[in-house]
Amino acid sequence: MTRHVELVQALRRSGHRLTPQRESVLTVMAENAQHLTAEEILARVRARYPYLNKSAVYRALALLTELGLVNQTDLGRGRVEYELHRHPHHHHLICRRCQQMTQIDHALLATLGEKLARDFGFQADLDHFAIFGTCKKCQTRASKHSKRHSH
Amino acid sequence: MTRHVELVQALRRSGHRLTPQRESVLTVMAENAQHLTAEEILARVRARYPYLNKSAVYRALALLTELGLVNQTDLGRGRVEYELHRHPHHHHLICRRCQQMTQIDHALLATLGEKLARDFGFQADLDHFAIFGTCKKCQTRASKHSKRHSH
DNA sequence: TTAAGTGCAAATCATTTGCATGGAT
DNA sequence: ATCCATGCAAATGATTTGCACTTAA
Repeated sequence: MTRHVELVQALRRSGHRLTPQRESVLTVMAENAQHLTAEEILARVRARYPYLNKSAVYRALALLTELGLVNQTDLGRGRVEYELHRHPHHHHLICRRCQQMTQIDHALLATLGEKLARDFGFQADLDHFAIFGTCKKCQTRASKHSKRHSH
Repeated sequence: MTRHVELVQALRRSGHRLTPQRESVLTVMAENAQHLTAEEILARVRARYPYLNKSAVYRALALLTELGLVNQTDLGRGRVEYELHRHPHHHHLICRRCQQMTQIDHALLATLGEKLARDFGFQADLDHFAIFGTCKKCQTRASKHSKRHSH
């Protein structure tokens, strides 16, 4: 059973209608492993299926997120990025200086998740985390030229 | 030396001008331990000092953040919240369901920060983290009534 | 004096919403 | 036949920006 069929079934099982718009969103997301913005999803769907509206994209994404089929992440670019829920989870280190993004795997956050569950009974959504900071390269660069401007 | 004076000095040391607008923003932030939105800061300043504009607040906050005096956090409310940089750091567990916020201390994230530094040379900004998920109460609630609506 | 900073109003821009129409079940 | 979902255009709402004026240093 393909990923696409699984997703369609999950949608139906949840009691929601399978519309061509929703299906086209799923299709495009299944074809693209990387994060997509709502605008990108709209554009890619329209390349093949022109009958899709911006609102429908946002409404579909909200539903799919609610059903746990899609993850939303704010990668610091002023708009949310969407991706099909992946197993195993993955996360990102994002350099505030050069914007470089490094993917890291879930093991690094698993311990934290367990601690929060144990100590607080809090079930953290550690599906798709964005951690901001300074990458190795930029740290070196920063120590050479002082970052601060002094007029 | 008060916190306020320290902040003013840090601003001056960085080569920026101390304007009454910037100072009033700092004053209000020093008086409020909790996070404030730009709009809240504006309102509180204006209560005593009416000569402050929205743009000046945003520009001041951008500068103070750049200088490391202020932390910005997106607590999932559709607007950024600002707070003076604190020692030691603290973080938040935010329940997606009931919006309840629990403050947790930095120790819980320290290990993660060290791991990222060791493994990737990445210096994570773990100053003020927001971790979303489901709180203990809401987990219990969720298992009683199914979360999914089935029309 | 003079570059940096501010005020104002308009612009941005992703996302949301009201309402009439359409279509999946 | 229902009533859930869509299209459209307008609204929202936080944040940003252009530009002329002001002021801290």
